Amino acid sequence: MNERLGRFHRIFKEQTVQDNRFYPFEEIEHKWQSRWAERNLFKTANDGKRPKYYVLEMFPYPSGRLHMGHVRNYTIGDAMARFMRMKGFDVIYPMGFDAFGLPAENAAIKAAREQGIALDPAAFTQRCMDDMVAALKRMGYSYDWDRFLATCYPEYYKWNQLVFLRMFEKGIAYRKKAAVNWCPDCDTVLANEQVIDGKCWRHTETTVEIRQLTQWFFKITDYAEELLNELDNLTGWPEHVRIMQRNWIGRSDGCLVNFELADPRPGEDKNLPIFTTRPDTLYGVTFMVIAPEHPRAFEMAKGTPQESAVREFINRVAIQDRSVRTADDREKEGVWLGREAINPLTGDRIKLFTANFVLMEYGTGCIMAVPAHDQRDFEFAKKYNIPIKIVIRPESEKTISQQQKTYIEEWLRAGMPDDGSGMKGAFIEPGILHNSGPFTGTPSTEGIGKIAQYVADKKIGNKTVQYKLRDWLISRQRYWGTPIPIIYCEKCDAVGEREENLPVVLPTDVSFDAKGNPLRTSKTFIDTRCPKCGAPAKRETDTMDTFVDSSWYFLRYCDPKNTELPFSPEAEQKWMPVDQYIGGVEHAIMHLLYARFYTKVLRDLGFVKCGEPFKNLFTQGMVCKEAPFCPQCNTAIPVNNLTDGKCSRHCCNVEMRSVKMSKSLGNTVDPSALINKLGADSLRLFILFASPAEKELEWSDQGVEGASRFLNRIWRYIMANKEALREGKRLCAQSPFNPNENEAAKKLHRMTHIAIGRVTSDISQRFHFNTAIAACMEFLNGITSFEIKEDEITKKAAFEAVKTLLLLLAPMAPHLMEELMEELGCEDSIATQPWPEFDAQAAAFDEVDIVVQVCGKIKAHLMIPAEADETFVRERALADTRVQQALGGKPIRKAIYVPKKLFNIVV
RNA sequence: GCGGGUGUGGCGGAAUGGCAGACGCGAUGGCCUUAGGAGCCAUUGGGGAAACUCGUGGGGGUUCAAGUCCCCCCGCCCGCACCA
Repeated sequence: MNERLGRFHRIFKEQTVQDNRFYPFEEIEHKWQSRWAERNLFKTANDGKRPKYYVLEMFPYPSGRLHMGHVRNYTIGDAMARFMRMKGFDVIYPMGFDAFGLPAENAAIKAAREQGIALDPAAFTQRCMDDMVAALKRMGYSYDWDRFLATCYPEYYKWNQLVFLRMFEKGIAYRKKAAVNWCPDCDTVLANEQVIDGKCWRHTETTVEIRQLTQWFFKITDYAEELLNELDNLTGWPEHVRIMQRNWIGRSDGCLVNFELADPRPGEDKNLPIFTTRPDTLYGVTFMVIAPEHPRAFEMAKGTPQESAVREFINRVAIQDRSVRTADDREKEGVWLGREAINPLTGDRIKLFTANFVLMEYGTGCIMAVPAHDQRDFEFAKKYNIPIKIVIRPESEKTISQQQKTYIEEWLRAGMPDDGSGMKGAFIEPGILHNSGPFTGTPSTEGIGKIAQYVADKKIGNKTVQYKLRDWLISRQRYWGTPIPIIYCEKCDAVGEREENLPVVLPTDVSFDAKGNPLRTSKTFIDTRCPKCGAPAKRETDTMDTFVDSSWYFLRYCDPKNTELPFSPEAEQKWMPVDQYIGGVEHAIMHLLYARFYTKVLRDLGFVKCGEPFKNLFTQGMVCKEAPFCPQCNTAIPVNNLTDGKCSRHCCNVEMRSVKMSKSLGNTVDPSALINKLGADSLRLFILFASPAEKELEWSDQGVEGASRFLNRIWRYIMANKEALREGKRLCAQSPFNPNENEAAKKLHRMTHIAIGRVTSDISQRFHFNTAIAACMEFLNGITSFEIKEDEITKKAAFEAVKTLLLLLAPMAPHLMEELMEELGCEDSIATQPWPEFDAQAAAFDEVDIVVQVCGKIKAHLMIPAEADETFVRERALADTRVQQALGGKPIRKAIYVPKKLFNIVV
């Protein structure tokens, strides 16, 4: 009985679902995706008559599955591309894959080690790409698939190699010895992102070492100044991204000063150059510090009683992982080298230390230390009993900040003794120079320039600029990347491969079973001949960082099939720069900085004209969903780390918090399941509606259903009124629609233009699809409450409104809008139709609602003709009984009239 | 520590200095139904019977008028972090 009832319900439900709830999205979406493909509708138009517009999304790594973050990114881009096409631009909107990288190689290693089978990263990657392309197509994105590229194809990475060779010739690509992360178990270098808490990602017990290795670098520091300066012109970029880049480049103006080693040994270099931004404190230098990994640190200590202490210290500290060494609670420690130096301005002898807080990579790897006026130096001096020497005194108590005061209160009370006694911290603020030879009495802010000049005049230093930015290490001891086209010859050293021999193709005869770089196991790859002298030689087995691949793919899209050049100058000049780049803020520094750098290099090599690749940048927010959050771990935790609903580690209660969707937390939602359930249009619409595009998006299953309901309401309305609407279309074709013939039609016409105005400005000025969709929802409510009668005028009005609604929603929910447009009897694809023109007059109200306030409190609403003047409004307002009551006969002191909005009476 | 962002109903979020809470979700009541996880209608910030009143993280200020502008403080999020 129950079973029969259940079956009955099911059958019935299916029917009603079809009739009532869901429009046939599957059928419709499939139909239009096929049509777009058949007609190659989104092939980049290039008649040259219309302005170009380049929409680009950050291309994905082919993981094989599309996740919600992709969907959000690409839905924003697609809506923009479709909108701009309708606005009359020649839109170029390409897609491809950032296809080199570790996961494919790791899959091959895993297959080889665990199952003993061979897995080809190329085939593996290709399968993943095929799956993702299918998923992208199911979302209905309007890419020009003819421009598809994948960075792992030799026809793409060939150009990485060509550009590398040209950079090599100009010295922009070079080799140097550098400190890198090294895993002794893997027998290879690791990328920074592969080091987790100082351990290897593959061997969680293995501490990563720092090793000195010879690696390939790109000389991005040569471009530091330009990369910094041009940021000011990138007004189409979010301010916070520009700030991040500025900080990353980290320009600081200062001066190089040469200190000299006291009692130099025969043949020993006595120069000890330092960099400082505070030449005004030079008279206060009481010691110096050299970085432990500085090659001279141990050299100088040799033969002194300190030698063994220094050796012990360097061995311990120089090997430490950077994350350990620079942890925020890291105490400063160091050791005297047993040597002294001379302060060039005072002639004082000062001790020379090595210490963990001085970095080899910045400045000269050696510093002057002024404990009185630098907090770090102060801490170190206190710990090791080094003298403090005051050379700046505060101008007056008033000029000292509250924070600074807490450190130096006692010192001030003691009358500012020169040895800094009483100081709890350094005095780092501006003041008056003290004990500074001829500069005593000068304001320290002026002293900076004056002493720098003095030092320069005495030829012991000069003004310079330092950057935090370091050269880009591009070597990777990995298989799945672009081979670096270099050949090592015993006689000729590192020689570039001949350009006509490019690409240097990745060999397939490699073993993923062995340790180290699989490329080294190839029997065909390594041995070759020197391009210069013809002697037997060996190929470089390092591959390029995959950020190289993604530093110019937007240029290749302009001319993706070119076999002679990476891209033709004509194509580059036609399409570049990218007008709208869209992606996640996680790429704010690395990718965006590298791409800017690479573009400038290509310009200097004569490949491109443009110097900045991305005119406008939009960073979309993350997609978030609730996950258990442990207050003690202070982080979200995966569901399977819960025991009886409590955090397994702390046994404490968890709260639910919205955090970024991630596979590891298990709070993801699979887009393809949603496409199956509600269709791509519903998913697209929800993701655009749920929040402004730049902000975080809180996932809501009910929200998607809401979006789906809205689309269904449009569909049902049009299906129910199809004949009348088609009739309206015919009538409009016969004679123009004049909304003024009928009050209701005029109202609907006004709503139509209000919607056009709102949607257009929301999309084009602010990327606020959420409010654009809200406007469409309101518009639909207006349409459904409009009564279509048997007369011509209401049918025309309804048709105009409905057609406009479809056009406005076409960028966001394209499949259904296409279908419904066809149902109305329109033959052209909606994607090629012009965006509706906004008519401000039609959108204007004849009568407006004026709020009447007495002392800022609302007392009445008045419907007033829009063109009414203040006198008229005042008269009507004062005639209102509630207003009179509120005034209570008191004299009017003032009245403010905001046309068409408000009238405020002050008594 | 430094830099940036952010804080508005039960929830996501709207508001060129001018009616706070558009639009949606959820909830409540009703209609339609053999049925409802469909659809339609209505209500939905708090307090109050009502007139009214209180409400945009907290405290001051400017203004006829402040979520919005200025000053101080607090919470959360994201970068960077011994950069000499």
